[in-house]
Amino acid sequence: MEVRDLHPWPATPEAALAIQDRLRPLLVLDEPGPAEPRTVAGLDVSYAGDGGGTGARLAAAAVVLDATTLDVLEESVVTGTAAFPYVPGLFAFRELPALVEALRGLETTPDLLACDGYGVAHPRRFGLACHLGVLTGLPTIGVAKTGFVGAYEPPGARRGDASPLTEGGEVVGRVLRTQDGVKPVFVSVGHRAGLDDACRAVLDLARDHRLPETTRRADRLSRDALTARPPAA
DNA sequence: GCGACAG
DNA sequence: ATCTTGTCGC
Repeated sequence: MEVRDLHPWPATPEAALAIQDRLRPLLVLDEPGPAEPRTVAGLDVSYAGDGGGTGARLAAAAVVLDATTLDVLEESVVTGTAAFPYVPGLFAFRELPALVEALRGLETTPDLLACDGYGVAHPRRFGLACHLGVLTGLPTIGVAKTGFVGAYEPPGARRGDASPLTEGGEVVGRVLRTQDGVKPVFVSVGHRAGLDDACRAVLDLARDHRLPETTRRADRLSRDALTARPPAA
């Protein structure tokens, strides 16, 4: 699929912040849906060694699933290095170049992109899912495994139970229980998506497990790619 | 000032 | 994210 060229990559947190400020106005947050995506791509990155610095070896994967059957339709994986150190709030700058490369390797243009992390539930309302939405123009959502920003009440114990994730009086996402009795996941919209449809999609994708099948597939693919032959002269 | 802090 | 043993459950 096509992905817009990346802006010059920031070398400092200050430069990264400036880019988020510049791109945020391009976000489209008044669209509902996608109501019935036929294809959904899951994105994830795995690392080797070095935990949080720049230059760590990594593998980024994009896996397209049939949203109804959860069958894998297409896979794309690339290896590379971390483009930025891990800084909460600037997480996207670490993985975006590799993820974009993985997306460009897809023949398919998915109806929805499911990212590992947050969308607007972010200190400056511009998490990874938002950034990827602006770069691709596609509807994106963020699904995170742990909390980051916002307050919430624990959702009910059954699959489908949810409670709002709020910050400063506004709802920035939803804490969603995807299976009975498991820890909930944190869903937030990224670009051109509505929270209700986002949660519907996550619930459909998390039919058999706590995490969406998209995330699980991308995680496995990226991890396997890293385990395989490291270099490739 | 002191924690907390997506992956 | 990744480093790690054993252990409980389907």
